[in-house]
Amino acid sequence: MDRDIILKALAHPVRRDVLAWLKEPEKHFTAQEHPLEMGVCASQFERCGLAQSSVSAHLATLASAGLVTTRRVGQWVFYKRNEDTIAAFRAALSDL
Amino acid sequence: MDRDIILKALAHPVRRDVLAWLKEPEKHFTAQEHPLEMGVCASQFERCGLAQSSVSAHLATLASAGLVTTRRVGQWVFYKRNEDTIAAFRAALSDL
DNA sequence: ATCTCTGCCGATATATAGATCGGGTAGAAA
DNA sequence: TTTCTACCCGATCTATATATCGGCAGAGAT
Repeated sequence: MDRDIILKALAHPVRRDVLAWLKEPEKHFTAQEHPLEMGVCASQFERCGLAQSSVSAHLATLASAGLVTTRRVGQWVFYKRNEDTIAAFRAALSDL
Repeated sequence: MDRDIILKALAHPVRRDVLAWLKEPEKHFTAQEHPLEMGVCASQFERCGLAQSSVSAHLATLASAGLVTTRRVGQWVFYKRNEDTIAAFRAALSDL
């Protein structure tokens, strides 16, 4: 849990949107071939309107900050919020 | 439902094994990343000991005879028994 | 004005399951 | 013996989601 890296990751509206959408996947994403319990497929986030390569970069930023977990299944990568890191980050914020 | 094509398809022990295994997938296949309800992933049938290309050909034979259904999900193809065709074939056998 | 940082994009690279191809072999039929 | 068929295999091709690359643009800082 690196607070600085997390803050950088949160310093972009698209990445904050991604985290928000992941709170209630069924509300924000269209049906995918895989059950939502596997996570949300990376391509779903292209709903933000950015190109695939840009979305991929944002997701990588979130993942390397530990804010989301990833699970690769074949050609897909499924994303979930990482509530543990998020909680730890919130706790660390109290040192501000 | 083409009886002749079905008979040809059944004229090989590996293909009959495949149909038998599909009766009880959970008994004959190792865990796969996808739920069994999606069907059994093609590569699972390599347990018969044949090369991937040979297995692929056998599965294609079964599929084109209508004995199994296929569902492609990304890079995978999932197989299930096609009980409808099998029942129709059994019925047609009474004309022998 | 220039430097740096961040983000954007299109293009290309990567990885992988399955399909197809080319060639070889064994058995049955002629 | 020759021919035909079904089968086998390794090698190559295809398709597709995601990752990475190279270049460009705007915002701040100096």
